Amino acid sequence: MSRSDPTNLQPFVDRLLARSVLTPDEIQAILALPVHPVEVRGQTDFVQVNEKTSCACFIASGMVARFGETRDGQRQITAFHIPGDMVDLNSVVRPIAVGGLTTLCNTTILEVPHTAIRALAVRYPAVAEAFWRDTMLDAAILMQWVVNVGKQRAKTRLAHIFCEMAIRLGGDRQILQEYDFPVSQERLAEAAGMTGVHVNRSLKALREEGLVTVKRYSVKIHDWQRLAQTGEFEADYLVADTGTDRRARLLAGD
Amino acid sequence: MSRSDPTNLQPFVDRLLARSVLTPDEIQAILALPVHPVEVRGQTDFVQVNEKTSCACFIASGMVARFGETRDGQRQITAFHIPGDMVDLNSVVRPIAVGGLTTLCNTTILEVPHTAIRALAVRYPAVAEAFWRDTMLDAAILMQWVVNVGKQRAKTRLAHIFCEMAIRLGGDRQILQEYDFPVSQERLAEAAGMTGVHVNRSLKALREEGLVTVKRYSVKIHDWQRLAQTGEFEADYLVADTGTDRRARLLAGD
DNA sequence: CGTAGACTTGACCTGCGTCAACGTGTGTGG
DNA sequence: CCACACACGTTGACGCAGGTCAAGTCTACG
Repeated sequence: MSRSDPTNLQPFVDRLLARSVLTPDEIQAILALPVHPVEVRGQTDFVQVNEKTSCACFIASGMVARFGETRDGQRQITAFHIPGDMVDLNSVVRPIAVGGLTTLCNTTILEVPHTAIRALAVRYPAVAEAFWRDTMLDAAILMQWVVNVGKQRAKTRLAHIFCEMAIRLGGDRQILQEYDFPVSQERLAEAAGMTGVHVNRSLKALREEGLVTVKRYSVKIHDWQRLAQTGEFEADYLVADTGTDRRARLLAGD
Repeated sequence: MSRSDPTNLQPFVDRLLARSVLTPDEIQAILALPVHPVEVRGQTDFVQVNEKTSCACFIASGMVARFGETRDGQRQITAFHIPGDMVDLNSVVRPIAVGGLTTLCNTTILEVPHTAIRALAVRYPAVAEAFWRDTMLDAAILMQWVVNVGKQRAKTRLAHIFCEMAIRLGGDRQILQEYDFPVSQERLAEAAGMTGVHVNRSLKALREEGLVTVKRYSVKIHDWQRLAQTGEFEADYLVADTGTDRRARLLAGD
């Protein structure tokens, strides 16, 4: 039951507490959710597009990508999910997967049945609110992703992704200057909406400009300021809701 | 209090009922929400990026776009909102606007205070769930938007947008072959992630191929089949949750 | 030590951007 | 009701970011 126990939901609670206020009772109830641990090898699609799901997936370790597909099978990654994320929490109210899910490396997932989550949300409105808010953060990240893919140049797109992950992996507070990122250039291309070849060239440019070095399993940021500048990265959308007043509880009526 | 009364929320209730089950009590409570009608002229930004909001905006008539901005002021539209939409419902749990909102034509908005919506969500968990589900549909549309902008060609992107709006304006059931769409080519470009000039050429091509005719204030679809084909449009993500089992109530615990 | 995947690089191509000119429709004021 | 203006739509010429194709090279792992 310690925090390092890979089969408990404490990291999820920590995540929620960063943006929502929960009572000890509520926290205990979340930690008491039934979980079913599953080990998934890397590069495995474990949820298909339009599949009906019956549980949410908590990432205990590893990394996961959500993606959509074009008719000819090309993929567009729409989100990266990291340890502590409850992927598919949205599926609780909308059980048809809006995109596929695939592992980027060996990943430990804790499956949590929708039924249990629903029961919890009914009993504790503040928990329901915390869940809803959590899915809204994902939506905010997604909106930024659209802007990034729709209106930016190649280097900017990539830089933005590295900045986003540096903040998220750092727990929204510290900015990690170096982190594991088990994503091939091909996958980066699927995320940034470009081709593998051009990702390669753009990474080379970013490296030669002294901004960031990307290897297959790691990102090392050399100059955060200029990287954020190049990526037109504003952290607001990720961290803007940590203020006290924004964690107001539904129960308080304000 | 009739359905055509432009200051009541009946269309919003209709929208919710398409995907959620609500009791007469719950419906009455929603209809009893306090609203403050506001007339907004076209081409007006009425919510700024990162602005803190204190109410959600129901669109009684008109049309609205959500957008993000790059540093040099270019805009990327991330969603179109139509009459019946509760724009910014997400802001109830996350009051920092994730994008700006601008009117595409003269629009009547009913402002609904967050406080009232929160109070309702606490009192009726099923209403909270319906709200949450509604925001998740927006998120699903947004995910599709990323795929469209990230991985498709110009004609495909535009065709996809016209298909999406045909379904949404038709109430998710009928497919409108002709509808009002008060969007300039410049705006379409901001939505599709391209330039106005190229939108113009692509629209010309779509017209010459007999797929669709787009004028400043209207879209006329000539061949739905081929338009959907060209736009790689699958309506699943918009309508997949109208089945009975997917409208199950939180209260039912399943 | 071999093999399969990922990374790199070069040469060339093209969809779309950019710039610029001109046509057209619509709303306003005289 | 007309005239003007301004915003929007249309079209052509040209450039470039990024795509495509293809040939290596590196590296992890059995």
